[in-house]
Amino acid sequence: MALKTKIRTYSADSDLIARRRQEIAIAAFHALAKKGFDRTSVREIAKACHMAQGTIYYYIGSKKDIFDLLLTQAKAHYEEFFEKADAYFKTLSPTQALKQTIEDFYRKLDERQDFALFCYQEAKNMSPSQQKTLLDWDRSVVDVFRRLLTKGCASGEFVIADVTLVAHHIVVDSAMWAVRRWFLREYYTLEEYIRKEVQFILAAICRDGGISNEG
Amino acid sequence: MALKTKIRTYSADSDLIARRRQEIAIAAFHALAKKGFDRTSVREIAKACHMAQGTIYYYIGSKKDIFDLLLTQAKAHYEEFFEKADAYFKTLSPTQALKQTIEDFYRKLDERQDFALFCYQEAKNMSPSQQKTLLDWDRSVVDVFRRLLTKGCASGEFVIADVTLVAHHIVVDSAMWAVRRWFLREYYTLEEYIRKEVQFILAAICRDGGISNEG
Amino acid sequence: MALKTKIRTYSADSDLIARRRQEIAIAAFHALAKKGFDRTSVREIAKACHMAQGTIYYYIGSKKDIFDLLLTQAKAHYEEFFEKADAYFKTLSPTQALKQTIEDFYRKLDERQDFALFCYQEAKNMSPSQQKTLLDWDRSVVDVFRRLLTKGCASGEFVIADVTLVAHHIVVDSAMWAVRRWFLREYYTLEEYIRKEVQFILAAICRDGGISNEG
Amino acid sequence: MALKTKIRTYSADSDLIARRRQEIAIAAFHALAKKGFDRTSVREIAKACHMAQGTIYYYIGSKKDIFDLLLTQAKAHYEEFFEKADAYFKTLSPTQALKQTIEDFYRKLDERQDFALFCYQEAKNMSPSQQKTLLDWDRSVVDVFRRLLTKGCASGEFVIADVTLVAHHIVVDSAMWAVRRWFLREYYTLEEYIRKEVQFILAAICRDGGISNEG
DNA sequence: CATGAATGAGGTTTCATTCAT
DNA sequence: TATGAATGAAACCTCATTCAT
Repeated sequence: MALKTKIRTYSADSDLIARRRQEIAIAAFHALAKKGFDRTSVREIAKACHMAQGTIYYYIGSKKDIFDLLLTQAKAHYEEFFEKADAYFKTLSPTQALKQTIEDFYRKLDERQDFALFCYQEAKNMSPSQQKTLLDWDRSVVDVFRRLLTKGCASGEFVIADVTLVAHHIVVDSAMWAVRRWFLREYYTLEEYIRKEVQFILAAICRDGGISNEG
Repeated sequence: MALKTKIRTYSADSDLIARRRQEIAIAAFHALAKKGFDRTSVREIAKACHMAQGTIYYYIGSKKDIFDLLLTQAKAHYEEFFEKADAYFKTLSPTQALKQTIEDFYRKLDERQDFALFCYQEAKNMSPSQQKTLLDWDRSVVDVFRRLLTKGCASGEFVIADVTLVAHHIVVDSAMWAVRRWFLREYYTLEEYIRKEVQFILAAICRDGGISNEG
Repeated sequence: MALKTKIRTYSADSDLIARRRQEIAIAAFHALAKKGFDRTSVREIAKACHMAQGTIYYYIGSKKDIFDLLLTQAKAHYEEFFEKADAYFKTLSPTQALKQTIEDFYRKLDERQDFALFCYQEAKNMSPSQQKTLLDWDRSVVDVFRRLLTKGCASGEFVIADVTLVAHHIVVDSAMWAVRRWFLREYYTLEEYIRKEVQFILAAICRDGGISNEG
Repeated sequence: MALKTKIRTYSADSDLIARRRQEIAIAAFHALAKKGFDRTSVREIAKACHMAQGTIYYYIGSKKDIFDLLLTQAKAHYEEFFEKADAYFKTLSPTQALKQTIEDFYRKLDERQDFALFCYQEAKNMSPSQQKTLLDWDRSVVDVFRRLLTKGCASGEFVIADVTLVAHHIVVDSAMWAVRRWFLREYYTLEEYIRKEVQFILAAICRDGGISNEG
């Protein structure tokens, strides 16, 4: 799932480029998250990066390449999640693995909730290849949960009419935490939300309504 | 829930204005949905409205007032839903009312799924008062489901740990139909999706896992 | 030899467009001739046209479309020459026709000598299609002279080893008047230059060295 | 005819500087010829010189000083021509000397035809002192031919109404080989072109129409 | 001597808005 | 009312030049 797009550069020092691009990804997002991509000028982005307007073009070819920097960074952020999810799948019971995986994913997402929101809002403004990157990533996450649910059904722990749909629900509900924070944050902490979400999902898919896993 | 915002206008004939604004709302959205608000010029919007660029300014004070026109129109679209939901609440059993209300809401949303998506993407670009309009509307919808779920819990039909959260889930899952159509449309028709969604929700909240309501 | 390129416009009033473009062609060239295409900003061009920077983009799609306006105008300027050259060819003796055609062409070129020079300098900066327009026009002029020289050879008035080359010489020498004015203008008026040029060419191609045509 | 312009430099080792400047002149022109002076960035020029962007500024004070390097180099290229032309003048008959001098000059120009073209196109972008260098050089060449033609008239071999004008014609026609190569190269080799040019000039200026020199 | 990252002025172009008609 | 030409601010981007290393 590596980003293949080559971004134009004036430098040959790939170490510096990597470092600066990371800096840009962080600082630029800070600026972009506030007003959105189109309403944030390159001048503002550069200022947020403590660079002159021209300097940023040393490391990107055009404004929209910034999307690529952000996506690359995001991918790195979730790498750990995919590894741990795989470990849970192999070592835990489906129910326990599902609980752990949801917890991990929701916490990871919470750490970058602004970015999650940003992607929902800006996907339309991305290039086709950037959109594909996003969709591929999404599919990967859904697949993690689908595999887990399928295993649980096979073992008889879960009873699910449509595994794929439930997997999507789990992912969508994580986005809900970012998209609806205007409401949720008033009433729940992240950990509370996770607990309730796990409860809700298990209630829907466990043979016993998830009762045996409460508490 | 009438729009409080007074849009500047040069016209005195308020009937004509109302009519024209409705026309604009429809045609403008056609143009806006493709590329988003910021990337659609007033020239393009005017052309979609079959108007001269200057003419549109008789009906709006500035480009961002178009959001108001869209929101007004959207509210009108859902008026029927609120009326019928109220009727279901009064005449049907909680389970039946929930099924009917979900069906009605999802269908209504499907008719304006582009607009739902548009709101998710553009909310950040709206004025505070426009955002409030959007949130108020959202709260109203959540409340419809909350009232229903609460009643069902009282009657013993539902067993729900957190009524508000489930209400949000129902609303979010409707948005899922719009936001994830890139995936869902490949596998489901609207009616199939609604059926599975009802099934999923009932499985989570019904004492008997929704079994008595299947089919 | 019509320019086929369609230039983007925001207006539908083709009369106004034609009028404004002609104005732009005249005023823009005034600005462009001084410093060349690349060193004249659109801001300067617009000012020379008594327009705001943005206004000029109502009538052109990009800065380089200005080349097209200039070429169109130049073409119109030489139309009369082609007509008269044709008349000379049909009614006069080759020697007389050649004298008249050279006179007419050199005078026409003199009226637009800045533009001739401009084309020599800017051809490289033009688009391929613009360059083709220029070359096609050049070929047409060469052909006018080639046809005349060929006729003169057939009638025995001229003795020419390579008709095409002489035709090119005649055209190049007209450019010489524009390109070398820093020198020529010091010593010759246009009419003197034309007289001497005719003399020089006739000396090179007439059986009697052009003696019978002197004076 | 040494360059008067003092180019700012940070270096004291004037030998190295001279060497490097020559290298730059060659390599830089390679880059400049393609797109012209204004459309070739210092970055591109430096790359063509296998130098870092900053290094080139040890040898020039600003981008436009590159014109000086090119002019210096070009003058060196033609030095041999001036020497041989002088020898021809002193040892050969005017007609033979003219033939030889034209041949030598056209061949020299052919070797740097891209540069000749470049000068026509970029003269306007040069500084006044650079333009003067160019004009002085041009005048020197014209003078070479003027002296020769004058001698031939005195000896009775040539009959020329205006010696200066014919000298200019000879020079302009050499440029024609560079400027009109899009056409000429299709039909002539350099040597053919030279032969025909000599023939054409002699036909125009020799008492016998150049017949005695053909073959 | 040599490097190349950094700068910011200035280039072209777009676009929301106004206003004479 | 309706029009659409005109405006100029501000957007993205390039590039000659400098300077710390």
